[in-house]
Amino acid sequence: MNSKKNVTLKDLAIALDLSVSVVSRVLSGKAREYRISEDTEKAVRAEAKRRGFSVNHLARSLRLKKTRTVGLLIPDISNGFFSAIAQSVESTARKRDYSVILCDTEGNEEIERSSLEYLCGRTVDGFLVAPVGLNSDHIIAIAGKSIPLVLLDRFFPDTGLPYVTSDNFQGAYEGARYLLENGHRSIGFIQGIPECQTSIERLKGYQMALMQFDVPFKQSLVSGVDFAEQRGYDSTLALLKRKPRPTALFASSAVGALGAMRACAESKLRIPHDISLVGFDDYPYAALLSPPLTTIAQKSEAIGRIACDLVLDWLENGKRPEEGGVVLKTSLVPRASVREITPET
Amino acid sequence: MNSKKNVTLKDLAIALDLSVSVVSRVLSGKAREYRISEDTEKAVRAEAKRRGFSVNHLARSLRLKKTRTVGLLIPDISNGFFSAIAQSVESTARKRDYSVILCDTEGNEEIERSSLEYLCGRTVDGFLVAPVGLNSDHIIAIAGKSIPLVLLDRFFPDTGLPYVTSDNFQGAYEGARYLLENGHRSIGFIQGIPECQTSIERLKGYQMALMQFDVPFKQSLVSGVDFAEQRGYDSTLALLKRKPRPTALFASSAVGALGAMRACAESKLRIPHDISLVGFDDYPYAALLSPPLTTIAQKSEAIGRIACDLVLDWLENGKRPEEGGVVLKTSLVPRASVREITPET
DNA sequence: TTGTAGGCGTTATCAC
DNA sequence: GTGATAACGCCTACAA
Repeated sequence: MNSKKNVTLKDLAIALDLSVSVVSRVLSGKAREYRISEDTEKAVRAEAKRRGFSVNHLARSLRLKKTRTVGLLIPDISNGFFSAIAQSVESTARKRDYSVILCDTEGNEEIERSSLEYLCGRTVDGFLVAPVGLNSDHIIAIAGKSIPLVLLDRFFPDTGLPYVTSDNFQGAYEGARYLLENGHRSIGFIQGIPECQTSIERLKGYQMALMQFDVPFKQSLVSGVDFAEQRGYDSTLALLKRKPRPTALFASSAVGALGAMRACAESKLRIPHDISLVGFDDYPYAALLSPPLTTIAQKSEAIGRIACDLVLDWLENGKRPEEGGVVLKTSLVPRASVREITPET
Repeated sequence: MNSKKNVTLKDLAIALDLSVSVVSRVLSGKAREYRISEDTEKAVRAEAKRRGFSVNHLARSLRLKKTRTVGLLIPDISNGFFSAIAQSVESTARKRDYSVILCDTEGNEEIERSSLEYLCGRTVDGFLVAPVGLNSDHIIAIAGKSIPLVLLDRFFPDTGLPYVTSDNFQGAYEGARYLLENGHRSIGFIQGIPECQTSIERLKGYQMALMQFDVPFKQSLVSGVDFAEQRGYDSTLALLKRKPRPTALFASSAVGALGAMRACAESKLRIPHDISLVGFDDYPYAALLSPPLTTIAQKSEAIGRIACDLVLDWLENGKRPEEGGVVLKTSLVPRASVREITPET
C-alpha cells in the first residue's frame, strides 16, 4: 500500500512555486477577497485535486480556536429515545457543517464529569448534554468557561442553563387523566430517577390529574428509582403486591413500560384485562406489542434538532438563547393497553 | 460569568517561573523519565490543579500526529442493532482512552463518502465503518492512506479489508431450518439490500436449508430492496398476494420483521395462526411483541467491542489484523411466532 | 535536573 | 496579486 502522508498546503505551494498564503486563500474560498488571478486559482485547485489535498482541521482549529465540533453527552445511546435524539443532533449538525463527538455516559455521573472535562481539552465549540442526574456543578463549570451548552431532556431549573425538553407535566397529566377517564382510581406510578426534573414534572402531572378527579394521592403507589428496564420490572412487581392491586399502571418511561409488561406477563396478569398500562415515549414497535401500548409520545427528533440549532446559533452569533427553555408538547397515542372499568369508590 | 481562557502550559510555566518543557514533562507523566525533582513536580501539579489546567488535545495531536480518536460510521443510529454496536464501540474506546466521532450516514453512500473524507481531514487515528452498501472504492482509498480501518456488519469479501460480523449464513440457515422443521415449505424471504454481503449470506443460508429439505428455491418468494421497516411492510404485502400464500415469512432484519408484523396485522392475518414469522436480531421487546417473536440473535455488543479492539490494537501496534475477519455465531431464540403445521407436498 | 529552539499545518497581518 | 512572518499550544532533540 502506498502510505503517502497527507498533502499539506506547503507541498502544494512548492509544487506550484507559489507561497503557502496564496494556496491557503484559494483553498479556503478567499480567492475573490484577495483578488487572486484566475489562472493561479485554477492551478491551485487543480493541483489540490490531483494530489487529493484535504485541510488539516487540527491545525486550522488550533489557529482559529474553533473546531466546528460539538460534544454530545447521552446517558444511554442504546435507548431508543436517546438514539433518536442523537440521530437528529448529528444530522442537524452535519447540515451546518459541524461534527459530533458522542459520549455515552452510561448513566454514570463520574463518566459524565470526566467526559465533559475531556471534551473541554478537545476544545469542542459547544455542548449538548442530556444530564445523568441531579448534580449540575460540573455542568455549570462549563458555562462558566463561556462555552455554549444546551441541556436535553433533563434539566436544572434554577441554574439558568438553557434546555430543550418535553412538557413532561402535561404528558403525565394527560396519561393519568386518560386512565382516570377510563374509570381507574388506583394507578401505580412507575417513576424514573426521583430527583431528576423530568421525573418530578411527570409526578406532578400525575398528581394534578388525580386532584382533578378528587382521587387522593398515595405515596405508596409510587415506585421506582431509575429509568432502566429492570427497574420498571422490579417496581411493577412491588406495586402488584399491593392489596388491593392497582387497576392501572403508568410507566414514566418506555423501557420502564417494557419492564412493567414483562412483570405483568410473569405474574400472569393480562393487559388490559387484569391491569391497564400507559407508557412514556412512543416507538415503532409500540403498536405491535402485546397488547399495543398506549403511550405518551415525545418529539425526540425535534428535541435533538432544536437543541442542536440552539447551541450552533449561540456559538455562531455569540447570542445566548433567552432564559427558560424550549418545552415541546407531548401527545397521547391511545392503543389497546387500557381498559375501561367502572370506578370503585 | 468569568470567561477565563483555557490555561496553557506556558501560563503555568510563567507562574511557576519554570520552562514550558518541565511543565509539559510533568503533566504528561514523564517526570520520572526526565528525573524532575519532587519539589518541582509537586509544585507543577498543584498549580495545574489550582488553575484547572487541561491539555489542549488539538495542539498535542497536531504535534504528535495522533488524535486518540476513531471515526464511527453507521447507516442508522436509531436502529437498535447499530445503536447497540455504537454503545459498545464507545465504551471500549473510552476504556482505552480514545474517543469516538459519530457519523450517521443515513444509508446514503454520498454521505458516507464525504464523512470519510471529512474525518480524514480531522486526522482520526482509525475508522470503524458499517458500510452503507456495495461500493467500496472510497473505503479502500482510506486503507491506501494506511489508516487502520475495520468494517462492521457488512463487508467486502474481495478487498482484504478486515471485518467483524455475524455468521449470517448460519443464522439464516438455522432460521429457515427451524421453519422447515415446523413443517413449512413455502417460506417468503424478506431481504435487505440484495447486493450487500450480509443479505447475500443470509439468502444463501436460507437456500441451503431449503436444499436440505428438498424444497426447490423459488425466486418469487424473495422480496425486498433494503433494511427499512417500510420495505419489510411492502415486501410482506407483495408476498401475501402470492397464491398460494406462503405459510411462513423469514425477515432478514429486525425492522423488516416489524414491518412484516404490521403488514400481517393490516391484512388481518394472525401470527402464527395464519402465518409464521422469524426475524433477524433480538431485542428487549421481542419477547413482548404480539406474538413474542422468534428471532436470530446477533451478538451486537461483541461486534462493536471486538471491532473497536481490532482497530485500536492495529493502530497502536502497527500490526494489521490477520486476513479474513471475525465471524460471530448467531443464536436462534424460539418464541411464539412460529406454528407447527403439516407440510403439504 | 532544567532550559532552548524548532516545528506540527493553518491563517491573519502586514508588507511589497 | 502575492509573499514573508508570526502565532495557535504542545512536544522533543539537543544543550547546559
